[in-house]
Amino acid sequence: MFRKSRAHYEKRSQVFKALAHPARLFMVEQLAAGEKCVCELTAMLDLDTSTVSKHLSVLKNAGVVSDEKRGLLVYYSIKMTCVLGFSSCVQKSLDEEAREHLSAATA
Amino acid sequence: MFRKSRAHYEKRSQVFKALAHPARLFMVEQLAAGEKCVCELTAMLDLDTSTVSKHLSVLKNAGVVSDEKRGLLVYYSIKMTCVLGFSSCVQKSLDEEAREHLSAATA
DNA sequence: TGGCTATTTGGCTATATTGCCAAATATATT
DNA sequence: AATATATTTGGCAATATAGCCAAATAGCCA
Repeated sequence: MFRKSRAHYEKRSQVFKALAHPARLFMVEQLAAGEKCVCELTAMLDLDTSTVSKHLSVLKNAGVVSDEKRGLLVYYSIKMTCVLGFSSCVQKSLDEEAREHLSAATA
Repeated sequence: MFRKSRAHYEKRSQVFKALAHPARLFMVEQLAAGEKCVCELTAMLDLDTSTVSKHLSVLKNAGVVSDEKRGLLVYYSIKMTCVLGFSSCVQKSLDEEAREHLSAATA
């Protein structure tokens, strides 16, 4: 049942793996507002440029973002636009859970 | 900018990390059809029971599923229902990308 | 209680990921 | 061509993850 379609799940899980890091999630949300170069993202992230570059290539390989070189700069932008909804959905669920814990504690 | 809200991103990325494994993604999709016990999921997955149990606890800690013990069995079910939409969105994007590659090759 | 079944936990090894530094590459400018 | 800047790549050490087995735990039934 799982064996047969494993490759399918493998590929889809790639996308989640790409989002499964705080810095990458942050970058995706920043890119939601529009394309940014590596240097801009690096400035926001307090990480080495090489680290940021590698994170971006993970997102790119998963198909989440795309890149375009213009002059010296490489601009990244969201390609898989539907992932933008994920984070808010997750946030909503986490908030809900937090509220439940709170009311359970107060009760 | 990122430093301040790092904890937030950390928590949200937990959820994606939970989905970032083929077996766990598979389980989530199976649970979409209704609750299942560990033994049912194990039967589908060709993995050791202990491995399946650990995968489920990852999903549970991330808030994606919840569990309920009834007699000897522990039934897991989807808690963060909105994640069910993720997979289809991702699939659609991947299909689109595949189509593009195909037409690019044919052109 | 003792035995049976389902699940979880501990512990181990193999593998993957993260982040830095240094070096390579690419493009623009002088 | 030489220099400067932006980005990527290679390589390393530290840490995290995945899988199995064995052992512990929990609930049922005789």
